[in-house]
Amino acid sequence: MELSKAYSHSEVEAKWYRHWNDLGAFRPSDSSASHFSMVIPPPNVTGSLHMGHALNNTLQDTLCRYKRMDGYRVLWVPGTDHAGIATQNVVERQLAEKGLSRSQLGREKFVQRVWAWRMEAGGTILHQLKALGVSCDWSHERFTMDEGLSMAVIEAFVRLWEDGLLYRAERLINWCPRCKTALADIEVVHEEVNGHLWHIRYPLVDQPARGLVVATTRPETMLGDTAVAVHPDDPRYRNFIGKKLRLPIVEREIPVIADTFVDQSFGTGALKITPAHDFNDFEIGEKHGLKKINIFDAEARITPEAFVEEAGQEPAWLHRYRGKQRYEAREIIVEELKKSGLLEKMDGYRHAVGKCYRCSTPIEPYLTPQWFIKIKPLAEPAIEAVRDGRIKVTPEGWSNSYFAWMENIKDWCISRQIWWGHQIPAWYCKACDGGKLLETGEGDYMLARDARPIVGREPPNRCSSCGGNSFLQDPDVLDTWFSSALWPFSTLGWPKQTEDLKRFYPTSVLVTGFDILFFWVARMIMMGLKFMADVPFRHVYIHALVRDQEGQKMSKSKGNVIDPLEVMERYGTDAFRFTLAALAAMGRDIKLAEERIVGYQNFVNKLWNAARFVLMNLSPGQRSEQNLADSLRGNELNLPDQWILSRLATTVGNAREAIDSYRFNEFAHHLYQFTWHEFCDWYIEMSKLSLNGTIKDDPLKTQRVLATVLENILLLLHPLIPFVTEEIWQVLRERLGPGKQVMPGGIEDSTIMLQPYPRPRPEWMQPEADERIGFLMEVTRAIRNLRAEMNCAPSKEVKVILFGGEQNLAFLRSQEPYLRALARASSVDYLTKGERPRGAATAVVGETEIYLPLGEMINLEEEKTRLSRELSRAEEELARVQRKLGNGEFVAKAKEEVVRREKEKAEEFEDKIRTLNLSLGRLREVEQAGEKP
RNA sequence: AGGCACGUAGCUCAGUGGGAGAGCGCUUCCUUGACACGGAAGAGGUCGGCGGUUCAAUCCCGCCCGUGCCUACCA
Repeated sequence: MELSKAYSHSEVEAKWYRHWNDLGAFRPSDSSASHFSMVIPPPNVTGSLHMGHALNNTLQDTLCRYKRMDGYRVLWVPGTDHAGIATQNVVERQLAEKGLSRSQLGREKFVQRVWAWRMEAGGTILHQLKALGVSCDWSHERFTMDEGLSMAVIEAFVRLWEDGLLYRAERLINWCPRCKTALADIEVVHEEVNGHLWHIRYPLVDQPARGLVVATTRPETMLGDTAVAVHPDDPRYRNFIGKKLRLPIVEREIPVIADTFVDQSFGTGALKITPAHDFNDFEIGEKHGLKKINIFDAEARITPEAFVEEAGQEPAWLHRYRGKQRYEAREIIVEELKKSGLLEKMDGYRHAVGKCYRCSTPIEPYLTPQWFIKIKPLAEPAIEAVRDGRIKVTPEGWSNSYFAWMENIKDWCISRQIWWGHQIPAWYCKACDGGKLLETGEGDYMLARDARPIVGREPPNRCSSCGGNSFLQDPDVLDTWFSSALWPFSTLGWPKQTEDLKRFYPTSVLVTGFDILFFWVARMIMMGLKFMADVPFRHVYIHALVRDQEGQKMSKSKGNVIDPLEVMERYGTDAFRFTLAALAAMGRDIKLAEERIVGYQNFVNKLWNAARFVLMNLSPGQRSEQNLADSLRGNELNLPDQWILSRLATTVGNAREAIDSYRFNEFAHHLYQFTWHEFCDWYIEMSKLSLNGTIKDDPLKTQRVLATVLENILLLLHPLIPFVTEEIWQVLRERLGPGKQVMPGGIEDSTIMLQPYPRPRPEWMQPEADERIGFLMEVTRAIRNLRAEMNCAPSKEVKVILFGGEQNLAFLRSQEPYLRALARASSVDYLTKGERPRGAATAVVGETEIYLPLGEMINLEEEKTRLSRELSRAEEELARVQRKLGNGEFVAKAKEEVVRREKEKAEEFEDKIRTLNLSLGRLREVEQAGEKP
């Protein structure tokens, strides 16, 4: 098989993904080796692949592939969650297009409809993940609404109930009037908006001419006001405490109460209290025994019930408000207050408004019976698990956010008034509680707060109080995050004690973004400890968010979204994955610009071409490692061979260290650097001399070194760029012949995926070779530099004259063919003493002086300028070093090694200055003599 | 309001208590038998500002300015 001149990803990726899948390479091996397991953060079943998923899964896949190659028994569980509200919204929108609503369909038919949608369209994102190359075990794919996982949800719910950690209560909760459901506190996103602060006068009942002025951002809620609070120490209002006010419009008499919660300096210092529609007011109301008047229905429209109940009949003013949306009602109220002269003023005011995280509708605090988890008893052990290191969070800084949140955690509202999800396993006796049923909309109902739930794994047979046998299931479903919290063990079979569960729980690591630290990570830890009595994962690696190149969060509305699928199509999945990993520095967001991807596409191509070079120079039948071992024994390796193997050994160590500590960017960087700037730039160039017979060397040995290093590069890079490495490896393997079969008849030898990951080879480390080649490279660069400065065409060969110490010169002489080839020198002279050439371009490397007698090509003025610049640089450096060395305290207190280095530096710079001065002197002589150099 | 990050080359970002780095971009030169998705060389930085600790600070500490994020009940 021949490789084409440029790498073409489009022909390669699908082929190898299928190959891996067909081989069963994604499944855990049968070995008894150590286990490594991960669960995927389940993407939303309605979702499609975005940059966040791409990053998240690239990192996970890199880890999995690395661990698998490194001999672990790897399980990576894929799947999706049912995304209750989001999915229900999607299907409701589809129904709406046909003019249908879910209440028209009824609960059962609607849920069937959602299942149909899920079967048809719900798996998109998993297919997209395959394009990314993820090596999940698809035979383990799970969905939070699967039978097994649903059983886990019921089991968890019932156990929490039995342990007294669940309760049902009427509380003020966050209500989305569009989704018509309760939300948990963290499902509310706070957004700054430009609003107003209205100042409204509430007259005293006794003296209507006097009154209190309250300040509010939500005048419409005044319909539900049951008090006005002032600070007990506020001298302005002390006399009002205990007096009655007449609430405008409603005419309700409400008391002025004293509470230290009130901030005297804010607004007017008088706070209207609406216990049924504001969280603070609710608490104050509880404290002072105030009535809670609910003025809204489930869609946040003004509803008459409370007013009718209060007045015994519908009050006259109500018709103007009845059925009006909150913001319409606000306008009417403001208008009405203006007319009656009670609106004192209206200021512009910027404040935060809570919105639904699914649909951005402003949240309404709403008084309804809901299910809550008593969270403190669960949070405490979960805090402890992170504090005592049973769970390690990387980067560590996130553990502070975790502690802060967990320590102030509030009970978790887990009931949702939607239909798509796990219906709560609680029933109510129709005989006892049938009268407590409240219709809340077509097909929707709610049970009053004092209804008595019977919780169980199965519907009850008989009511324990009345003996009745007719029951009604609680209509609510559970928060999707409730089932997600069980994911690390429900996917492994819990509550059944399966083999998977025994083997793979706790999972090794969880890789996720910080945005779901509270939604998910914290809750998994709590549930894992509760039900499995062990942490759900040993490590949490938290990665950044992907933003656009301006650092903005990508969003459809901003139009700055980069579609990962398009990127993969255009630049190749490998280039894309490499880019994400290379940018994934810890604790920093990723600003993704397409140029970066192009850069790494070039890297993939560079690797491809390096492979082409190795392959086109490879005689068949070499099994690289084995024969290389022979070469090493035979001491046949020349200096560049030793050097590249030494660098390889170092790189293996660096790469492993980086990935073992989740430093993906360093992992990528080390491999990039070694592949391109050591292997390609230097070793391949040097190897050409052996291959083409310029130097006397065994070309077969050089081929083996080339093949060995290439194979190692492929293995090292495979976790990051799986496709191109497989493509090359397959050709290489075909050329080299079969390697050692790990298992006779096993699949290991038919994919790079299952090759052992390179291990550090201390015996390949050659510090001396590193140093020597380093010196050779420096001299080479110096000569190239001179040539470029002198505008000496690369095609033109030049003579090189070296002055220096005997040892260095002897070494350079021994490597002369390389020097000549790399620096394009026609000849090299080695002199330890004597007259330096006049009018030659000069450079200094350590104690070695380099002269290029370029004759006519040298522009005296330019060369003088250049040398002067070099000289002044060297002088500045020397001055700085001498200042240090002249400082007695530095010499006395700094580490010995540091002082020694500074002294060496001083000598080097002195040498350099001396040489440069001599060169400049010679140039001036030439100039004065008017000689042609 | 509190908390946490961040501010380093034109851009995007690594990094470190003792000689400032990468990728891209830019300039000059080069189609040399792996690669022009390439090669060689180069220019470019008071490491946000001001103080402090230290023999030594881009790095540690404090304050300030700027940016971003998270959390929060100031109507």
